[in-house]
Parts: sequence; structure tokens; C-alpha cells
Amino acid sequence: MKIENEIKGRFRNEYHKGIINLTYTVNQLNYQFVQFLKKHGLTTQQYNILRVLRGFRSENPVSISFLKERMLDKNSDVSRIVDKLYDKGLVERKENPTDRRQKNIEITEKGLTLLARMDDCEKKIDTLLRNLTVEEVRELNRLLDKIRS
Amino acid sequence: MKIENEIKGRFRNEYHKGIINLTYTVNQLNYQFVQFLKKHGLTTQQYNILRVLRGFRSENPVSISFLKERMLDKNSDVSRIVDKLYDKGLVERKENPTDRRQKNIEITEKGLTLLARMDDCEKKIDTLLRNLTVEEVRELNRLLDKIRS
DNA sequence: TGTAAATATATGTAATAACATTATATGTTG
DNA sequence: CAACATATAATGTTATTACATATATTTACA
Repeated sequence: MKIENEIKGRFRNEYHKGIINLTYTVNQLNYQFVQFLKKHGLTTQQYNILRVLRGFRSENPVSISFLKERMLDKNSDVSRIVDKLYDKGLVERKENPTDRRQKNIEITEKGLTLLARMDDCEKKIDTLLRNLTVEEVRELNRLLDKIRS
Repeated sequence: MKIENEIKGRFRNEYHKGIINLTYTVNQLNYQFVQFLKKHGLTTQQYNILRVLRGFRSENPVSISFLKERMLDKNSDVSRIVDKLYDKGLVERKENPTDRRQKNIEITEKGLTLLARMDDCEKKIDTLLRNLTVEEVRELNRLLDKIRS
């Protein structure tokens, strides 16, 4: 549906409509995904961190700031998000012996098992934009990159 | 910058990249705007509600649920957002005599004065997508509408 | 070496969001 | 009209976020 009708708004111009449309669409997509993750007892940020940990588990153990760099929101309170995951037994947290300021964070077996059960989440993510053709998604990515350039 | 480099991520496919790119870009745009509004002591939601109230002030007074329908996030806790605006003297809140379940919310003179001082906010909004041409914004809007269709 | 600066993480706190529940009012239907 | 359903807003509660500050460690360098 056109954004004008969905939020019953009045727009000054195409740029104004664009920014509202972006926000509204992302809110809506995010809501779907949050509900999905909730079934597994995770927040979006917790899920993202688990995935990064799995992605790097064969390499060196990673620090809090390493995780932070990979978060969509650079202000994320990774320390406390990891805390939550630790409480659930999904990650291990040890002092880094070579730099005792840092912590080595690793995903546990329990964490890996949970992610495995959640593989449908990834499928879900890839279907959120299913109404677009590949070319359209490519064009969307180009436009988004340009917005931030 | 390309999204791959900004979040140091690895994407399964164009669709996956698209959803991450959307989220990341909106987060970034939103952050800019939040910092901007903060100077005036308002949150995004408070600002949006004030603008709707100004937009409709010549018509009938509006209810909490009317405001809710016009929020980008349909789950917004409008009751308490209006509370904050009321505490600041920016809105008036009266019982609706024809349906006492409802409240009539109106923007005050003080609220209007604040919005007038904030007109640069609207200019700011219209520049957030300045890197795109009008045609590109139009295409962006088309793609976003299609995502939600 | 001693001291200041920088780095990595954790904590405190107040504001906000998410979700369920409650309170009041109105609408509907037998 | 009584009983129940629905609508509207407010409240309670818990978790999360944002931002500032604290603590511990390492680095730089006079």
C-alpha cells in the first residue's frame, strides 16, 4: 500500500515522503522479525551477536569491542547483551590472558544448538524482501549506499 | 560507503544484504535526527505528535487513538507520550463530552511557538536524503511501497 | 621508572519501550 | 433493562536503551 494511505500522512515533498517511508518500512520489517525471534527467547541484538560468534568461532576468540564493530547500532551496549547470553548459558566469557582488559567471548554448544534450531530465522530474513526482484534489491542497495555516501 | 565495509559483515545474498542495509541506513538517519531534536528537548515521537496536532488544529480536536493511527510505530504508547507533552505545557488535554472514554488533545500556544522555532527541523528532514536525485527518491519510494505490498 | 594518556569493559541511572492488565464508558442483544 | 462485549485510555511492571561515569589495564614518553 502507498505510504500516504498507511499512515494517513501529508508530505511536503518526495524527500520527506522518502524518509518517512524508510522509517515506517523498517519498523514494520523489524517488528515481524522481532516476533519471530521472540519464540526462541532472543532479542535481535542477542541473535546478531550469537551469529557473529558462530561465524568466527573457528578463528580467534573475539572481544567485546570486536562484536561492537559488527553491530548495526554502533552504540549497542554489547557488554550487557553478552551478559544476558551468559546468563542463558549461550556464551562463555573468559579473561584474555594477553590483555587482561579484554574478554574472550565464545559461543557454547548450547548456543550453537539454539542457532541450529533457528535456521528458519535466516530463511525468514531472506523472505522479508520477497516482493522485490533481485534487480530491484540490487537497486535498493545502491540507493541506500548512496544515501550514506 | 558500501554496507559490506561499514559493518564488516558477510552476506548470504542480495536479499540478506538488503535487509541489513535498510536497517543500518535507517538507524543512521534516525540517529542524526534524534540528536537534532534533542537540542529542543523533544523525542522523535513527541515531535511527530506535536506536528500532527498542529496539522489538525483547525479541524476537530483529536483523540489519543486518532494520534495513534498516525504514528509510524502503531504500538506507540501515545497516552504516555502525550503525558510528557502535557507536563511541558505543550498540549492541552480535556475530557471529550460526547464520549467520555476519549480525550480531546490540542496543541497549546507554547507548543506552536516551539514548533515554529523548530522549522529548521523540517529543513533538516528534507536534507537527510540529499545525496539522491528526485528520480532516485521516487524510485526508493516505489521500492519501499512494493516491499510492504 | 613514574606518571599521564589511552583502551577495554563494566556499572549507575534515568528515560523509554514492550506488553499485559485495569478502569471507565459505550454499544449490543436477548 | 440486564448482561455481556467492545472501545478508549491509563497504569503497572519488566526489560532495554542512552548516556555518563567508574575501574582496571596497558601504552607512551618525559
